[in-house]
Formats: sequence, C-alpha cells, structure tokens
Amino acid sequence: MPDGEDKLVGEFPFFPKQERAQQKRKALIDSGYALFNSKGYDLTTAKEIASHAGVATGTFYRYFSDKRQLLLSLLEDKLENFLPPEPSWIAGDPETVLISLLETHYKRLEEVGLHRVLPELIAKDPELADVLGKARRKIHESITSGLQQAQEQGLTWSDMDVDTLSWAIMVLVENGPDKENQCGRKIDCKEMASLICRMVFPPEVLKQLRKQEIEIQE
Amino acid sequence: MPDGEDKLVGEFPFFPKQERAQQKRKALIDSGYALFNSKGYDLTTAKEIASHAGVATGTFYRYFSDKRQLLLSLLEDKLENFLPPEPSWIAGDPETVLISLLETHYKRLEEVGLHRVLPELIAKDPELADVLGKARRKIHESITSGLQQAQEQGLTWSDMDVDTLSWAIMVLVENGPDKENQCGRKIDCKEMASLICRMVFPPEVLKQLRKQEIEIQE
Amino acid sequence: MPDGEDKLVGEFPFFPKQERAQQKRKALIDSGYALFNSKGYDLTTAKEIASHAGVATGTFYRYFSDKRQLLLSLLEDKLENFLPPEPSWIAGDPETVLISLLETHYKRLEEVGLHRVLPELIAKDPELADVLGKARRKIHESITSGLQQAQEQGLTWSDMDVDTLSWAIMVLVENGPDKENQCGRKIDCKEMASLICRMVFPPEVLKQLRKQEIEIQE
Amino acid sequence: MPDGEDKLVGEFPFFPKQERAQQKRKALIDSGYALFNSKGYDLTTAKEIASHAGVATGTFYRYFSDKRQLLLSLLEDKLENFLPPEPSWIAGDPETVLISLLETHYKRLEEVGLHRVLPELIAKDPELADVLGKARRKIHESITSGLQQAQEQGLTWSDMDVDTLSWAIMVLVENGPDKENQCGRKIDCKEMASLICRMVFPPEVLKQLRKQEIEIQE
DNA sequence: AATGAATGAGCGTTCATTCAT
DNA sequence: AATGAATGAACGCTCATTCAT
Repeated sequence: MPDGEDKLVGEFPFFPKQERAQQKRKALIDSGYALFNSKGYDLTTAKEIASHAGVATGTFYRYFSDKRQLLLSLLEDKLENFLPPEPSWIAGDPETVLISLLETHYKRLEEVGLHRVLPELIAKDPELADVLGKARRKIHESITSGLQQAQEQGLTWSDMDVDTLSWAIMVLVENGPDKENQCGRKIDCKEMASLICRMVFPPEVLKQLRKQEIEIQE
Repeated sequence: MPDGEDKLVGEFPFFPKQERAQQKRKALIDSGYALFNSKGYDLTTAKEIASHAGVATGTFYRYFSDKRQLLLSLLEDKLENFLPPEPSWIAGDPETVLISLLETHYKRLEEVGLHRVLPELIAKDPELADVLGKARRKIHESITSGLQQAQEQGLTWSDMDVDTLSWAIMVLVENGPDKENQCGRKIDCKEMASLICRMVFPPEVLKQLRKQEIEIQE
Repeated sequence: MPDGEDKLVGEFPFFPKQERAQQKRKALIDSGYALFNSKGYDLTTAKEIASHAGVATGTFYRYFSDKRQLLLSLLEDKLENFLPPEPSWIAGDPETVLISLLETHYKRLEEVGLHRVLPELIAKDPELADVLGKARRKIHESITSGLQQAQEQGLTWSDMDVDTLSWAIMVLVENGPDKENQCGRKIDCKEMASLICRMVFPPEVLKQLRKQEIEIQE
Repeated sequence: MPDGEDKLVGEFPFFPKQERAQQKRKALIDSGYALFNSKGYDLTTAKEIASHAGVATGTFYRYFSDKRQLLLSLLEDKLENFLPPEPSWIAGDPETVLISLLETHYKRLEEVGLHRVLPELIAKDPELADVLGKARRKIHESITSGLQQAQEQGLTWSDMDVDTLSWAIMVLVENGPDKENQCGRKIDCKEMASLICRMVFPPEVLKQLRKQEIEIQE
C-alpha cells in the first residue's frame, strides 16, 4: 500500500508521529511537574508520573532516560523563571520599575512552583547545582553590568561595590516574599524595591530620577 | 608506687562503660556528620553511617532510633550557630562591629559545616523546618528591636521600614560568602558590612559614628 | 487463510495478559499453600514464596499486599471446608448418614490441607480467629437445631442437653482422624459415627430408625 | 585461706552457688511463662524475658541455650497439667467423680495458662509436637485401660469400642470450657460429665453405680 | 558468674528500571 | 511505539545470640 493512500485516510485530523510523541513527552513533563510540586521529588515515583500522564510505565523510559532527566527537562525551559529579571535602572523612576519587575517575577515564580523542590535537589545533584549556578551567574552578570552603567553615569553611590551590590540584590529577590519559614511578616514588594533603591542610589539622585519620570509622563 | 606505673598496668586501656558508649555515640554522630555533608542526607543510609563508624548496623539503632534522630542530635547544640548573631548598632563604628561579627559567624558556620544539608532537610522535614523557622523568627525580632532603638535615636534613615530591613539583613547574612552555587565571586565581609550600613544609616550618621569611635579610642 | 493455520502461528504459546497474571497469582498461592503447610506460616517468608513460585520478590507484592493477605486468599473460598457439615438426623439410619458425612468431610479437609496451620494462625491473628469463630458458631447452631427437632420428636435421650451435645459433636468431628499428634491409633469414621449416635439416641430408637431405613429401601 | 574462714564470714544468710543459680533459673522461667502467656511466644524477646527476670541478657543464655529451650523447660514440669487426669470409673458414682475431676483439671489448666500458646508452637516445632504427642498417648492409654477394666466387669455398653471412646473422652476434655473461639455458650462440667457417662455406661448401669455410691456412704 | 553492648543475618517492603509481548 | 508485569538490589529495622569486660 503506497504512502499516499495512507495519508489520505488519516490526514485530517493529522498528527505526525513526531507530534504525537511530543504530546506524550509534554504530558509526562507536566505530570512530573505537578507531582514533584505536590509531593516532592523523592516521594514521586516514575510509575506515578507515567500513570498521571496516562501512559504506561515503560513509555516513561522511552522519553526520558530516568526520573532525574525528566526533572532536568522540566527545569530547562523554566530555568530563567526562577531567577530575577534584569532590571533596567535608568529608564524613569527606578522604584516604580522595580516594583512591577518584582511583582511580575514573583507571580511567575508562583506559577512555576518548582522552586519548592529545588533545595532538595541541589543538595544531592551536583550537576543540577552546576546548571543552576551557571544561570545565576548569568543573571548576576547582567545585574552587574546594569549597575555599572548607572555608576558610570554618576547615578549611584560613588563608593559602591558593584559586585557585592548585585549579589545582594539577587539574594534579596531570590529569598523574597514567597520563601517558606520566613520571619513572620510577609515581605512587601514596595518596601523591597525601596530598599534596593537605597542600596543603589543616593537619596538626591532618586528624587531626581523620580522627578524626570513625572516630567516624561507630562 | 608512682601514678605512672599504676596507669600502665590497670588503667590503660580502661574505659568505664559509660565512656565507651559515649565514644561509640560520638563516632556515629561524627560519621553521620561526615556522610551527610559529603553525600547529602538522603543518600546516606544508616548502614553506611554504622560501618563508617566501625560498628554494626544494629549498634546504630542502640544509640539512635533512626537516621533522622541522629541528624537532630547533630543539630541540637549547633542550631544557634546556623543563624546570624544579633548585631549591636550603636556601640562604636557599626561597620567595624559588623565585620567582626560576620567573620566570626562564617567561621563558625564553616566549622559546623552542616549548613550544606539544611536546605534538603528543611524541604522534607516540616518539623525541623518549624524548629529552624522559630529560631529565625527570634533572630529577626532581635535585629528588629536593635534597629528600632537606633531609629528612635534618630540614627537611621527616617523613612526606613524596620521589618523589611531586618529581613534583608538576615537574608544577606544567611546567604553570605559560604553558600554554594554562588555567582562567581566570593562575597567579602567588609563589603557586606558596608552595604548593610548603607541600608541602615545615612552617610553623615555613619561618618559621625565612626568619628565617635575614634574619639573613644583616643 | 483458515482459522486453524492462524491459530498454529500466533496462538500457541499465547496467553492474554489476564490469564498470565492469573497463572502467576495461582503459582504464588500454590507456593504459599505448600510452604505454609510444610514449614508453618511464620517460618515462611514472602521471599521464599516468591522464589518457590519462580518469580521475583517484588512480584509477590504485585499480587498480594503481604503474606497475611495471601493466606486470607488461601482460606477465602475454603473456609467452609474446614468445618463439619450439618447432619440430618432423621432421614433414615443416622449412623449410615453420619459415616458418609464424615468421610466426605475428612476427604475435603485433606484436600484443603491448610487445616494444619490454622491453630498457629488463630493464635496470632485475632481477626482471622474471629472469622473462624463466627463460622463455627453458625455450624454449632445448625447442629443444635437439628438435635432439637429430633428431641421434639421424642427420638433422643429425654434428659439430653442439646447445647452440650452439639458442642461435643462439633469438637469430636473437628479433632477427628486427621489431626496430628493423635494418640497412636487412627480414628475410624464408622466408630465415630456409632459413638455420636449413642450420645444422641437411646439404643431402641436407633434400632427402630435403622429398621425404617431398611423398610424404605425395600 | 582455708575453707572454714570463708564459711564463717559468708554463711548466714547463705546461698550456695547452686541455689542462687537455681533462683535465677526460676526467675527466668517465671518471666518466660508470664510473657509468653501475655504476648505470645514469638512476640516475646529473650531480652525482655531477661530484663523481666531482673538479669542481663547474657545471663539468659547461661541458663538456657535459647528461647526455645526455656519454653521446653517451661513445659517440662507442667506438661501433665495440660492433659486430662485419668478417671477411675468404678469407684462410686462415675458422674460425681468425673465432675470433680474435670473441675480440678480446668482449674489447673487455667493456672498453667500456657495452653494458649501451645498451638502456635506445635505448628512450628515438630519436636515439641512430638513431646506433647507422647504425653497425650500416655494419657490415652491410661484412659483406655480404665475403660477396658470397666468393660471386663460388664459395666459398659457391650458393643463399645474402647479406643474410640477414650479418644473421644480425651478430645472432649481437651477442648473443654476454657478453649477460645468456642461456640457461644460456655460448656458446663456437669453436663460434660453426664455426656461422658452416657458414652460409657448404659443408663441402668449408671443408676446402679449411683445407688451403690449411696449405699457405701450409708 | 554476670553483664549488656555489639553483632549481623535476615525480615518485610519499595521502586527505578528492564523486557517480553 | 507502547505496554505494564517482572525484576532484584537496596532500604530501614529487629532481635537471637555472642563476647569483651
């Protein structure tokens, strides 16, 4: 039987094998994501993930070499979401900019969710730790370069250490409002933004930048 | 007959029961500590700990009800070491004070070592997470009250939010130089102290405090 | 292409999944049965049962939640076989009736075999003891009511205590010829029947009933 | 140092080594007995028995080669108590004699208590089963010979099978009032005695024997 | 003789992974 | 390509027994 006839029969609705496979892969990733988040990595079994995805146990291993690999796939495309976005410091009132940046970031983090299992994993998967470390280093660099620009324009504290500062910003953002076991009070994005601004800009610069902002709006 | 000879005959090797038991317990704790640190909590089995300590599996269970209990014993007297010390803000140059405080803290942390497995544990042992959470909340409170005092004396930024600030200080200290997966550069205690001071004190106050310090020294 | 050829090619060896699973389950049950009988319940481990059945340890747990459950499956449909049948006292010569009843019962018991482990189990599984106890109570009741009928028809000893008697019959039957550790001689069904009859009927009634039997046959 | 001096010092209160050892042995046996009865043989550990007896674990193994041996010692001197006493059939009213015999027996059984763990043990200790079997056979013989004597004196049913009968008596007594999982009603010694008498003696003989009894009393 | 800490084989059970269908 | 039954190593833990003191 020629190919053509086959196609004519089955074409519409039509899923090429690749696509169907991609769908299954997607289902597995989604299930892994859901289960890792709700029960933790260790307590989730490959069998569970498969059955939650509506496929057989063995199928899991057609798409992923093992449980760990699924996790890595999971992180792959969501990795950047775990990390704070690169702020742009000089376009308008930095505080306002930061606030919206932070709010967006935390909303995404909450959506991604996976951040709750990461500590468990990093502790026992050095490779994963490495992957994450690299990503963080990239973010760190981008924050650093942003700060450097601002510093070159004379906007920041003159004696500021760019590296330390960008590390501090990163750490603060990463340990922001969502982290569990926090110290009672929920951290507020507005206060956080204000704090970060104080670390970067002297008060008079901040006032200046804020005024510009208003002028631009007008 | 001199003491020395006596010792040579009957005393050495001589360990009263209790002491021998304590030695074994110690060996197990040490092995647990070493293995938890090197392989992570999960990947360490009770059998391994026992054999690393040079005792049989069953012996492990004479001293500890299970792996978790050994861990708790491990943490028990070291818990406060994981947490940053309470800074005193107004006695002299805050930056100098902070630097020595931080250095001491990180030295202790490095000694304790266990901090590397904590994230993994917190993730899967809610009780432990709770214990740690409480301790952190206490530290948070003490930082807050210190800041409040300083604020009442007009030493700090007037528009500073004490809660947010003490949270930030805590987070920064906890994620300090030692944390793995850091962003390339090692964080320096001096820079960190300087950053924290900037978050708390306006530059002129800081200068003032520093001067007082010098005067006192003279 | 005729069916026959098709069969020869694809069907043998062919076992639908279900059937294969059932076979394995069967093999496990059989192995459990054999090992329980030969070594006793306690001394038989799940691992042994599995390897005796030619499957891996884990396979055992696919089919049974644990050793006890396998046992219960073993008993499930055989329970009634452990217990004596309800005799019918007035249809013909009671002795003949009893003999065949007893013989059937003991043959079945021997087939079931499991009765040899029951005492051990009852001793340590209160739930099972309860199940068995209930079944015995039912049998006891049915024997009692049969005796009562006979008594009402004036066939039995007039001063007979129905309860005690039915208990005695039950106990005798249960501890019949097959029981281990017996006192040397094997108990004979004929003699047993004769003894039970003597406990129930006065000699003259027995003679009468026997005569009727003959008349009916004629 | 001569023996004499030793004695003078230690003599009163004086326990020769043997006696002290015997005391410990006794304590262990008692503890084993108590614990076996309350928790069952399997669930009782050697350590428990030792500590219940107030001695060290190791001491247990000085007196008994293992747990099983303690059990056997336990049975040794109590064995005959598990088994029904040999009735004497011709001295007076057999029913009265039997009743008191049975009552004594069951009281003793209750005291011995151990009968509750026996089934568990017999199932998995063939040697023990053998020991018990032998004892039972002895009792069986003695009952048989008693019945034989009575039969020779023409006191019993003439067509009675002595073997079967003595087996029946034994079984009934052994499964008497105390057995667990019984059929609701408690069995009464009086009724039991009456039943046994009916199995042995024709009514008129029984009446006769009872009359003699009265005459003897007068 | 007595101690009780130490032993380690072995239990029941789980689950990542394989493989016959 | 998909299935899911089967695998078996490894886990945490117990306890009868040994042995150094």
